[in-house]
This record gives sequence, C-alpha cells and structure tokens, in this order.
Amino acid sequence: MLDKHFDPNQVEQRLYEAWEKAGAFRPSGKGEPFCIVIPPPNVTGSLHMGHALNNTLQDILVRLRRMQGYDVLWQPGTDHAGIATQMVVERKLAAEGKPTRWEMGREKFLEEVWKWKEESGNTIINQLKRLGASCDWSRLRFTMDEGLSRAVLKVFVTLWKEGLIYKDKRLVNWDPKLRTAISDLEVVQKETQGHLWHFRYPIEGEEGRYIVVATTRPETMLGDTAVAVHPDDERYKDLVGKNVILPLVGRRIPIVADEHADPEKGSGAVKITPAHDFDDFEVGKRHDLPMITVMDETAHMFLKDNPDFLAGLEMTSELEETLKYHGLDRFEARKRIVERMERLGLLEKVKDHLHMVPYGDRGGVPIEPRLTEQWFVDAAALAAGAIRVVERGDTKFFPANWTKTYFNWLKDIQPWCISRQLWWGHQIPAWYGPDGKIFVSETEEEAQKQAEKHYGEAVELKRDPDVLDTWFSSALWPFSTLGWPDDTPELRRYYPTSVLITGFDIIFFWVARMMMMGLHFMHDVPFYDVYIHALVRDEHGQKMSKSKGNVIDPLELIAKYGADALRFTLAIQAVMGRDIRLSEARVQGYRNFGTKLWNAVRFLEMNEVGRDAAFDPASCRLALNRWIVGEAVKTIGEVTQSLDDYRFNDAASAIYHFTWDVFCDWYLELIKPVLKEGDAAAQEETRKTAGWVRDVILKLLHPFMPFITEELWQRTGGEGFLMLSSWPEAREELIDEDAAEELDWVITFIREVRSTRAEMNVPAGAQIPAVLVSANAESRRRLKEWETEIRRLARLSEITLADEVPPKSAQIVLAEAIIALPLEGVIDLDAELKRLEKELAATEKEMKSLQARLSNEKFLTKAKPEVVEQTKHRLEELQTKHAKLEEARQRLAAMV
RNA sequence: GGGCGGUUAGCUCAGUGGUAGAGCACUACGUUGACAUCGUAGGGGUCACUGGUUCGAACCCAGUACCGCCCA
Repeated sequence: MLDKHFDPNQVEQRLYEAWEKAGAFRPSGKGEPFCIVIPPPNVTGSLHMGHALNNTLQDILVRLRRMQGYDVLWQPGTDHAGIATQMVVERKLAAEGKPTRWEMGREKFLEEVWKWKEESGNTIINQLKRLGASCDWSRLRFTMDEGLSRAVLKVFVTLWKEGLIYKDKRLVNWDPKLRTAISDLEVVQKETQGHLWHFRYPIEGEEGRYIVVATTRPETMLGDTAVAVHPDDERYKDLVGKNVILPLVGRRIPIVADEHADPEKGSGAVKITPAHDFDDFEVGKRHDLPMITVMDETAHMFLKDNPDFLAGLEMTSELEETLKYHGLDRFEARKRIVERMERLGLLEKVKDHLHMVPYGDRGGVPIEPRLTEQWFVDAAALAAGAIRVVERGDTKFFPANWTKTYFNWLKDIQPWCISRQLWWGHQIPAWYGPDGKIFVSETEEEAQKQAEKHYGEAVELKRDPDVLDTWFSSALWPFSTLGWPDDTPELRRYYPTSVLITGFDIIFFWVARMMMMGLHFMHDVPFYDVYIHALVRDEHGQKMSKSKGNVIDPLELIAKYGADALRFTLAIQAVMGRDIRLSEARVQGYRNFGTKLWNAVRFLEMNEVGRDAAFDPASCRLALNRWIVGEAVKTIGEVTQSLDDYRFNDAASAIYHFTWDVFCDWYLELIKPVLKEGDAAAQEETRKTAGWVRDVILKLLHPFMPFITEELWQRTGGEGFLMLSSWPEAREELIDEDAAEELDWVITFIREVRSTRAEMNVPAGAQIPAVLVSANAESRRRLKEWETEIRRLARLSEITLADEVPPKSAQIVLAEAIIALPLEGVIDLDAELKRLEKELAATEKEMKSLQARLSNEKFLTKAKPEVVEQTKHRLEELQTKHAKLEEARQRLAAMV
C-alpha cells in the first residue's frame, strides 16, 4: 500500500541510479535517430535556474522521443570556459595564499587548473543528474579533452590554409584587468554619467587662437595625432591644413577634414587618438596618421621610454611634467590632466554627459581599445552559408522571430578575434621562425618540417603563447562530440542533430558560430530546429542576480519540493517567446499536483486496479469507461502534438487538466459506486479501464515528472522501466461522442444541484430529495443508469420523476427537463427568486446578442455556414432554457 | 537611432476572428474512508488607448502611451 505522500528525497536518487545502471540513457540502436547535444555548461558552473529550464526542456523531448521508439542520444559535456575558469582558479590560489599565476608560471598554473577541474569540474554534472537529466553520461565530453582538442587543431589549420584565419595588427577590445583581447560580443555597453570636457588646443603660428575639442576621455589626449572637423563646417574651413600644438606634450598635429566630426556635437571639432578609439582608428587610417599607444596592457600610462610617444618631441618642462604621469592608472591620469589643463587656462568648460562606456563582461572594468597583433576568423566569409540555410528553411528557429536577430547579426558581421592572452585553453598551433615567419600546423614536428623546408635548415621555433577563444571549440561541439575528425558511426548516425535548445543570449556567441563551422566542415547544418527559450526571472519579473539577492536556487527547490515539481513548473510556464517568472508558490502547487496523482493511484491500488497488457479499451461497453477512454485519447493527441510543436506549456497544461479535473474529479468519483456495488462484469471492465487510463497518465506525464511517474509505475507492478515503455497512441476511433454527451449530462446535473444547494444555503451534510420534471425518454433512461452516482455526488436522498414541479422548490433547467429541489422549510423563496432572475438575465443577455447576429443579413450570408448553424443551435438551446426558467420564476412568484 | 517583445482578474500568466480562462490569493461551507499538499460552491475583468479592416476584433492592421530586452 502506498503512503499518503510521495517523498522525492527518498526516491529520486535511487531511481536515477537504477536507470543509469540499466543503461536506460544510452541510445537503443533501434529506430530513427534523434539527437540533442547539450549546451555544455562551464566546468566552473553550478546549476542555476537557466540550466534547470534548459535541461528540463531537453530532457522532456529526449524522454518523449525515447518512448516513441527513436534511437535517442543526448550528448552531454562541459566547456572549459577559458577566462571564467582561469579566474576561478586564480581566486582560489589567492585565497589559499599561494603564488599568483605570474609567479608560478604557465606550466605550473595549468597543472593547478587541471587539478581543480578533476576535483570540481563535475559538480554541475551531478546537479544535472538531480534534475533528472537523462544524458548518456558514458559519452561525457569536455572541450579540452583529447578528441575535441584534435578537432580544434584540425579546424584551425584548415581555416588557416584556406585563408579564413589570419593574423592582423588591429585595434581590439582589450580587457586591462584580464590582460587579454576579447571579442566584440564580450563587450557590454553601460550607460554612464560622465563628463564632456572642452579643451583648447592652440593653433600653431596664430598666437592666442584656439580650436576647442570635446572629449569624454582626457587621458587619451597624450596620444592625439590630429584634430578633425567636418569638411562642410564653415566655422573651421580656414583651419583645415593648419596644425595645433598638443598641450602638455608639444606635439605638432594637423587639423584634418573628416566626416567623422559631427558639427552638431560638442564644439564640432574632435581630437583624434587612433590607438585608443575605434572611430579614431578609422580616421587615422584615412589620413595616414601615426598611431601612438600611451597605455600599457594594464591601462596604466606608458610614456617613458615609449619611442612612439616621444618621437619628434622636444624636451620641455611641460613635457617633463607630463612624463610624471608614467605608470599612473588611466583614471588618475585623467584627473590630473584635467586639473592641469584647467590651470593652464585650456579648459573651456565641462558638461555632464550621459554616454555609453564599454565594459568587459568578465573582467568588469572598462575595456581599453588597444593596438595589437591578434588572430582573426574571416567571419563574413563563413556567414554567407549560415544565412542561406536558414533562409532556405533547412534550420528553423522556434519561435521564428529569432530568425531576424540571427540574420541581423550575421549580415553585419565583423572579423572574429579568436586569440586570447590567457593560459587556460587551446594554445594556438602556430610557430614562429627567427624572422617571425609563421608556421601553422597540427603538431610541432610538422611545423619544424615546414620551417626546415622554408629555411633550408633546422631552426628554433617559438610557439605562439596565446590560446583560443572558448567559443572557438564550442562552435565545433555538434560534430566534435560525435567523434569528428574521425568518421565515427555516431557522427554518421546523429549529425545533423535534431534540435538545439538554448537561450537567446548565446545566439551569436554559439548558435551562429556552430552553424558556420558545421556547414564548413560537415557540409550540412548542425541541427534542424533551434528552440530558443526565455530567461527565468523572479516572481516580480526582475532578472535574478547575486547583487539583488533574488536568486532562486534550483537545488533548494528540488530539495524542498522534488525535481518533478520544479520541472513541471518550468515546463508549464515555458511559453515560446516569453520570460518565465518563477515563484515558489507555483512550485508548491505542482508538488501538490504530484500528490494528487499519487493519491489517485493509491485509490486505484486500494480498489485492486491492476494492469492487463491484453486489455483493449475499444472493448469497453459502459458509457463511463468509453467516455474516459475518449478523453484520454484526446489528451494523448494534445500532449503529443504540443510537444512536437515545442509548446511545452500546452502539453503540460493538457496533462494537468486531464489528470486533475477530468480523471480525479469526475472519473474516480463516478467509478466509486461501480467498484463498490456494480456487477462483476462492470467492475472488471472499470478496473481495467482505470488501470489503462492511469498508465496513459503516467506515460504522458513521465517526460515532465520522471521520478514520481516511474515510482508509481514500479509500485504498481509495471514491467521494466516506465521511461523505456512505449508512448501511448492517440487512437481517434476510441472517441465516443454519445458517451461524452451522456457524461456531460450527468456532470451538469451534479454541478447544477451542487451550485443551487450552495446558493440556497442547504447545509453541506444534508441529504435532500430531488424531482426530475417533464423528462423525455432519454433523460429518464440516463437517470435510471446514473441515479446512484448522481445521488452520491449531489447529496440527494432520492430522485423521483414527476410531471409537475412540486411547490416551494428550487428549480434547475437541464436541457428539456427541470430538476426541482423541494425545499419546504429550507428554501428561502426570495433568494431562489433572485437566483432565477439572475440566471434569466444572463440567458437573455446572451440570447440578445445571438439574435442580433442572426438577424443580420450580412452575418447569414458571409459567416461560415457551420458558425451560423452553431449560433442557431445555441439560440434554440437558450430559448428552451429561457422558457423553462421563466416558467419556474412564475411558479415561484405565485407562491411568494 | 534600428530591431524585438509586452500591456487580459488582487498577483503571476495562458488564450483563440464567433459564450473571456488557469494557478495562486480571496469569501463561504466542509460532506462522500484516494488525497486538508484535499473537496464543494462563490466573488472578481471597458482584455492599455485611438482609429481601421470585418457580418463579427481581446485576437488582424495602423498609430499613440507606458514597460522590458537586444543591437549601434
């Protein structure tokens, strides 16, 4: 006998281990392939709500397809997460009082990272298991394991040979805290309240004349190499071609005409610092200006012994003063420069200024554009294919609006900076000869050979110290995890994968790049469908963040309510294209749903409901059973179709509604009399039907709530695992409309009586008689059939037939008949009169609107015939009802 | 500035060109040996606003307002 409640903590781990031990997560090897590759969580990660949602949705699909007989592979793995992991380990070393990475050196540091990875890298995997994720863990991969690293090398070398990877000296986004280049995508713009300083730059040879430039970054002025004005700006026409003397430095720099200068903004003249600003860099290239870097890799001023800075300068006391800024942090330098300019009378004005400041998303400090040599992927070349396949529909986005976002980015794509000045990651397979000549190759030996061939003798090569952007290896994930570059059976069988499930925040970082790489190396899309899910917010719609303190920990909710409850909550709220607001009350509600199911099964168990594999629901004779079978079939159809369309919320709602509102509330209540005192044949049929419907529920619910359903399956003697059983079939021929109509009559009867009793303030415990008046033959038959059930559920002592409504009755219209509740002594006649009048009014209101519609010529001619038919039918029903109600009202009025 | 989304019950949200829905919260009552993590009944909505299309609009279109996100 089952306990009253399901205890997830006792069951989840045991079941999970049993599944895993039995190999239930492995592909069956039979049926059509179905494959999902997991968005690899960072090895540093621990499960947050986003993971919980992402993996719940994947698990739902994977479990569904498995039950449907597909050959399912859910490929798991983790990402080495270059910067994130390196930071975690650095922090750990610092906390332990160990030397910094710079002190211990690259090799030693990497040992520490690997050690950390072995110890802590699987935390999130274990957390995914708690969620119930049915990944094939025997195939767990890591972006830096041997096979995947081989894929990375091969891709890099191939793209290099094809000219799609190149090295270039360009201005890049530099994170001065992490001391590495980062890609455009890793830069976040933050609106910041700053200042716009207006500086006077003296015109050369025109004593006392200045040009005013406005800047938000005074510290960069030391690297100015021009002042730009708009070519059409009348104010400055005569100055173009002249020079200014850069204050504090003494450098002579030209005034150039360039459209970059906006006459509307500030003074209309702008200082140009090509080595510290992306726009200025372009201006510098157009006018062939020198590019002077004035900061080092940590964004401290770099002036002394800086040949670029000092080139052509005369040593003055002014310059000497400026050189004291060497080694200052950029913001301190800014302060001092502003002060000094003011002292010199060169600060015309300062205005508050709201502007965007670029921050590194990992380091959290403003990035400093920096002129360096980096490796780039020619993303534009690869993007063309990635656009084409989505345009053609080879890969579809769900919801479709993300397609546009995807296109917008790809159509304006910039070169992808893939080198990082970090240590943790795939080291770039490039070696340099003594003269700087580059040899790219998968192995050092091969590079040596190339060099020998090139130089005619063996030379010492030096390997590029940089590593690749983490997303470079992630981009290969759908094929590298399946074995590429080897031609493995898995690769042939599961690529392209069926669907990718991920968040919108990594469409550019990951989805687009997988598409580019997949097409280039596999000559086919990496996935047919891309389902983009929303963000999980707190219950007030706030983004969860540590600083706000509103983070809800999925593991806590799992501990409290079970994994099933959390999963169901996320699934039923997973509406396409809309964020999820998660509240604990909701999780609790779905935990209660589990309890409800648990007790329903418990009830069946108490009534000796078993499981008969040979039972065919088509053999049912009782309307009750034919009805519930039909309802179950409809539900099977809805759940299946919804999941096929990625409408997780609709699927979850359908099974929830059927289980609670139909199966528990009505079917189980209605079978109680049968099970207690029905004849043997009816009892047997009902037990078998109930068992069959219970199994349909367990199966339909299993992808959402794997644990409780599996447990119930086991506890009711189910063979094997529920998770490996077959998905139910929606056999439409089992839907019996007559049975549905009959049960609708019964249910309405009970509902109406209950409602009337409550309104008449009949005590809940009181048994009262009812009289069915002017019933036709079919209603009489139904009443005979259902009397026991109706009496029980409506708390009626007896139901008799009559031609007249007994005096002092409450009256309920049910189709052609009236249910009268003689309530002599109990009934409040005025209350009943009011009740009837209220119902009359509602009926009349609806009738009026229908009549208006039906008397509209255009409606009759233009609306769909079935709609017209429906409307007429409904009006007839209402007219009957109205007449009955009116009679009832008059009868009652005569008594008052 | 460009793009996308949102505005429906007290709260959180579904929803479809043809009778406005759920969960939670609320009110009343608790009775039927599955379930009080429950049951029964009930109250509560100008579907943001303004136009348009349509026989008919919460739904389609256009505009406005406010909120959110992404990109520059």
